[in-house]
Amino acid sequence: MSELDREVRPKHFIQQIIEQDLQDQKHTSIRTRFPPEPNGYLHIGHAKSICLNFGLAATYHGECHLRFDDTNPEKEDQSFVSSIQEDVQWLGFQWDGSVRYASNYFEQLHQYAVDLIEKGLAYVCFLNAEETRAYRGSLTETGRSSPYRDTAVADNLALFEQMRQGQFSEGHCVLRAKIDMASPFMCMRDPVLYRIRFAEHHQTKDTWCIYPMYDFTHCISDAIEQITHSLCSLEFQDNRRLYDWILQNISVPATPHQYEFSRLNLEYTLMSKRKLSELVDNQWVDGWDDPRMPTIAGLRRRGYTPAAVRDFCQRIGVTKQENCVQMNVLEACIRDDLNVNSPRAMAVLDPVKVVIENFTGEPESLSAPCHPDTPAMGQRSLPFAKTLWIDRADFKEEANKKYKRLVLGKEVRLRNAYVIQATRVDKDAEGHITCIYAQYDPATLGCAPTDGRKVKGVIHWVSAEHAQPAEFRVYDRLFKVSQPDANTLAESLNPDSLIVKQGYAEPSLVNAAVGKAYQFEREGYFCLDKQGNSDQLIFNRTVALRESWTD
RNA sequence: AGGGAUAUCGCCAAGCGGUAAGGCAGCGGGUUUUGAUCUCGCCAUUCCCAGGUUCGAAUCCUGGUAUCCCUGCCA
Repeated sequence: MSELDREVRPKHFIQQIIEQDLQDQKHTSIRTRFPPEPNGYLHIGHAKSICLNFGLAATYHGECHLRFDDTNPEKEDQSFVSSIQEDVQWLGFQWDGSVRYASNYFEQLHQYAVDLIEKGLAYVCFLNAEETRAYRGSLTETGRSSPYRDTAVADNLALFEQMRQGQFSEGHCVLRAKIDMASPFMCMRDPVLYRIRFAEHHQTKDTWCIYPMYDFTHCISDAIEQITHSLCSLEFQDNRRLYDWILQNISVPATPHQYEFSRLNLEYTLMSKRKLSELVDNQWVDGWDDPRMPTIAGLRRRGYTPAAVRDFCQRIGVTKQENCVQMNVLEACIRDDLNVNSPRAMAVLDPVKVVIENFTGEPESLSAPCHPDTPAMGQRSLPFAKTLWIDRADFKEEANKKYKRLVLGKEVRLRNAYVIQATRVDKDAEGHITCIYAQYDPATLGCAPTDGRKVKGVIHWVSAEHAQPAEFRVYDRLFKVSQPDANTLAESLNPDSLIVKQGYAEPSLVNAAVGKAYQFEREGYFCLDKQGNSDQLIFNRTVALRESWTD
């Protein structure tokens, strides 16, 4: 882990609980787990949970398991179990022991269900889904007992075995816990423990036709793995009563405890797998790893580093408060990382030609530092010649004195090169500038003009004959509104979330590796996209530089 | 009288009875061959509201208010 991970923050409530437990000798060491369901790609909200669980294990010298909560075969897939493992490792974490699956415990889970039946605490219920809902009552009315609630233990045992043997059709019956139909916690009104699904499971194939529900599976899996602190999000607060009830009524080797924290919300994006897949399915984005997506894969392709994502998770904290974090926090994290770690280069995204009329003879090879503050990062060579590209926004025929770039008749510094003065321009029929003519001062390489002239502006450039044509993908927020409404996603999409520009990159960039970050000076941080090739470089803008001027 | 949670700066977030940390954003000054970085300074007499206890309350008590979650054979 890098420097960024070491920043000290006050201890959050879960760390306080753990330290108390350790001090009270409730545990001699801790064990956490990250329990994704393999039904989608991981996003930055998961990163918060991953950093929390693995981070806790690391700071208290405990362990953290990776366990797939794979109890719903119809929605899950092996491809997701693979991508999830990649993403966790990319973030810089390694689970203890082998990858676990709740499905590893199906046999034990089944036995615990039998135990519950034998204790008279579970029964096979033949009410259908609608009837079950009606019998459950409402938030303000108690529920009614299922007519199957008092079936004899021996009958329930036989019926449950028939369920397992595939003798009932899907939906014909379920196994339910016998708890309390009048409980103010809806999840305690005889919750379903097992349902029938003739679906092939990505791990257990066709071994089972009954699958355990989350509430039954999760607590028992935690107990089997001897998890000490089982962390989940706020919406499971009520479910904690069921978590505890199940563990109290069976004989398991440990009693884990569940603690809830608030999930991450980020402005101008979404954090729900369902809504994210809607974006993908409707092709509103390029796929799960579209650089505009808040998925780990999207952030990675965008140019975010694991250290920056970890830093972000550190900065946002862990509490039980509902929250919506501003994008600028995430951006500050990646800028902090890339500012010190990325080499500098020059690229012109919106090119206009400049001809240095008094530059004669062969092109020169200039040398420029890869990082202004870190000489150890070395130098790169920069060809300088008579014809250059600069950015259109860096030239004006006239401007007020706040404008610190090239103005007709005035001087500007070409970054890492000479001072030039604009003398005249060519325009096309519509009046657009097609070429800027300039004079350069050969005595200004690496030093200020000797006569004391002050040149306040500095602009970037590339040599036209040496530069590499390149495509630049400039990204912005995915949605126009800070908290998009799930029902009107299409209307709130930002039409300018991707702007493609064709320009030129300095020649050293032909050797850029996919994903490696560069700072294109005065433009922002960019990395090469996987879609390009040596003929067509494609760069994704990770984030712009902070810009703090007003014209 | 359903239940479970949460309310501290624009956004995160410390604070745990001794007189409001920090980060991001913002605003001013300095340095600068990136309008970046770096650097210096400013940025809650007040903690959802109202009472109460106390020498002393964001922290304790009482009563309100607001917001989120819970009636899948999803997780």
